[in-house]
Amino acid sequence: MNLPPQAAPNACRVAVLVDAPQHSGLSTALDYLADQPLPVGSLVRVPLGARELLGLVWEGEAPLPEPDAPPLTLRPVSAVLDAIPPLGAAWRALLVFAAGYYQRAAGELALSVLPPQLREVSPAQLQAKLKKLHKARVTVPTEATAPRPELTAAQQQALAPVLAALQAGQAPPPFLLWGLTGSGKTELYLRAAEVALAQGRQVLVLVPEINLTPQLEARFAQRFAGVAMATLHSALTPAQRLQHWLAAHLGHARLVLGTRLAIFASLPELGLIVVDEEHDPSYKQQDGARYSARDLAVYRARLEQVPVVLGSATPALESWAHAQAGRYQRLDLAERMGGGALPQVRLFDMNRLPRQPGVTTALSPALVEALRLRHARGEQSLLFLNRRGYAPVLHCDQCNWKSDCPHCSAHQVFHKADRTLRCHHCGVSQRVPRACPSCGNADIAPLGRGTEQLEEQLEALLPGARVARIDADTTRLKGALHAQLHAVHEGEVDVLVGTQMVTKGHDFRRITLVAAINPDSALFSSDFRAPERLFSLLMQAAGRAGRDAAQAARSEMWVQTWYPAHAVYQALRQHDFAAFAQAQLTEREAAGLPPYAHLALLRAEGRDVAAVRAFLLAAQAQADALAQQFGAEVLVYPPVPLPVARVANVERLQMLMEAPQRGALQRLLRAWLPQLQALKRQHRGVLRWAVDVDPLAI
DNA sequence: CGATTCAGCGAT
DNA sequence: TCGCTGAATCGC
Repeated sequence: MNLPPQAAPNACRVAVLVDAPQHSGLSTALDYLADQPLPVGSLVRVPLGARELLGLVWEGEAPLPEPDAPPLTLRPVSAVLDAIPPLGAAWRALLVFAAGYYQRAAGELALSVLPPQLREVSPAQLQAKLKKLHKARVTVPTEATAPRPELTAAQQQALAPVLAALQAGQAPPPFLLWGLTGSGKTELYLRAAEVALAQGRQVLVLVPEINLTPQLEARFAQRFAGVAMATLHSALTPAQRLQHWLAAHLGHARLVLGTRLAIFASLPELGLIVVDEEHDPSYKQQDGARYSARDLAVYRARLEQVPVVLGSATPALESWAHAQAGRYQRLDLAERMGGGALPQVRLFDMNRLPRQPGVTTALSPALVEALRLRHARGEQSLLFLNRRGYAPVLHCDQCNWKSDCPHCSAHQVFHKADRTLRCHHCGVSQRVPRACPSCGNADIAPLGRGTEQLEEQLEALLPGARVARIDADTTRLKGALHAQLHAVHEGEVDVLVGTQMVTKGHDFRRITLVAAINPDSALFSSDFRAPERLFSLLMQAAGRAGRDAAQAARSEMWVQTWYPAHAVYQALRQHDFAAFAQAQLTEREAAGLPPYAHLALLRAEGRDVAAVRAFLLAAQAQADALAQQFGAEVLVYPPVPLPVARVANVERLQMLMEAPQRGALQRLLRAWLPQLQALKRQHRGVLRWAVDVDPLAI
């Protein structure tokens, strides 16, 4: 070891991961001096340049003798956060895998999944937090545990293999719990959790959205009175997030509930992982390290030899294919609790409406009539339109001006409530012009419709009905969503209008009619996953109706469409996910798409399209050369602009890589990324680039 | 990433 | 000649 002469005689060298992106050239651990050996996984504070930052002690490389090199003067570790135990081997293994698989520096990933506040605390502050945590620990609520409902025969059958796996204490294949909305999946999660908790293990439950944590939290809290729970999601305050993370890490919290970032929670006694709504796209992180929390859950479960349950009414086709191949074990919950039927799906053919030039309504007369009928009967209806605002664009029919965003290749959306034009991509907002900015025509008109307009039309068409709207605009304020959902539950709303926000998980008891107003646009998306997503969205929306068994029989789901014969709608009409999945998988196999091929994207951004394209073309040449060199079957497609090519005056292009084998793609990426870093330096116009492994949309 | 350094042109 | 601004470079 080359130690500076003034070093203490027993000083030793420790490798430390710090937060530095891979293109910084500091992608591996840095070496520091410590007074004594520090256990791997310890959190430390280290100096780097003029800063002091949080670091994670890592497996050090063998010390190099470097006989002739000038003696490397290592800087000492500034502080050791030894009040908390080091991060465990399983957690570190998960991190190593994720960093390698998603092509990020381990330090960057580690620091991005640890609670942000850890970066700022001194050992003394951490000590204080721990004291507070220990105090809070004795005040776990201890109301009586809610009685467990009897399991149906189907539930018992589905649960048995999970319980067997928990008892056996070894790694079973992942379970894919395929259960309709309202079929009692949550009860199975509760039963499995009960067993794991009784075994003295920790349980991790992932949900796709923050909005869904409170209700699930309430369900678990009711059942497991006296069991310490912690939630982990990005809406927590920094202090809360650190407290909850610490509670999990110290083993105080036995039940951890959270969104995708919770997959990286430190859980020293993990015994079970549940991923609810496993098909949900929110499980894929969309910036920074683009990991899939669902896929990492499967990896982590295998690593730690614990069962993992993936639950969904419409599983991701990847998961479905795994189950068919026998790699996952499928558990079916085919019937709704209490014998409730799924709503009858009615496809309303918009072509049958008489064409009235100039007059457009999103609402067919038949639908309005159906809404009127529900209202008269005192039942609730839900209208689903996946587009917020009043109209997606303003238009001048004299000069053909459109409300284009000056900074993005997208239209500015007309919001009538506050008379603004807003770009949903870059966020710019301006007042609605009184006349056409291009030709002065005073008669500029909204084109198409969003939820605001739908709400307005419903109020006009259904006098006396109480119409409410739930979308990102009406729920901006904290607690607003909860208050609005409460109003629906209390029967203060007759017709609810909403974006996909309302289709997820909320248990509306009195809704007997769900209508999708204009879902067709998803059919023509260039994204190969669009049909899968649409099916799942509509199935989920359908699941909002008839959750009360007494009303289930007369519950309906309406789909207004110009393409009633489309396979997605036909499968939906039959409630036949299995047939739909099979058809989609057949198409995917023929087209060489996931799960039959593995994809990665290289995205690049810059002010100038040509510069970005030149970079990607040079990158393509590099990749092709590497593929040749490895003899790897990796196909690199030419760069193309993203569907929204320009956002906030930045041009965005991407390039697709496709390989029949995961390993081939991984090897190529590993060899390629360092070359790309060098390449970027030669291409000045490129602001940023990033690799997305297993992208959701291409 | 963020702190520091250095090149380049504009004002005094 | 001083001085501000943006690109390049380093950091164990």
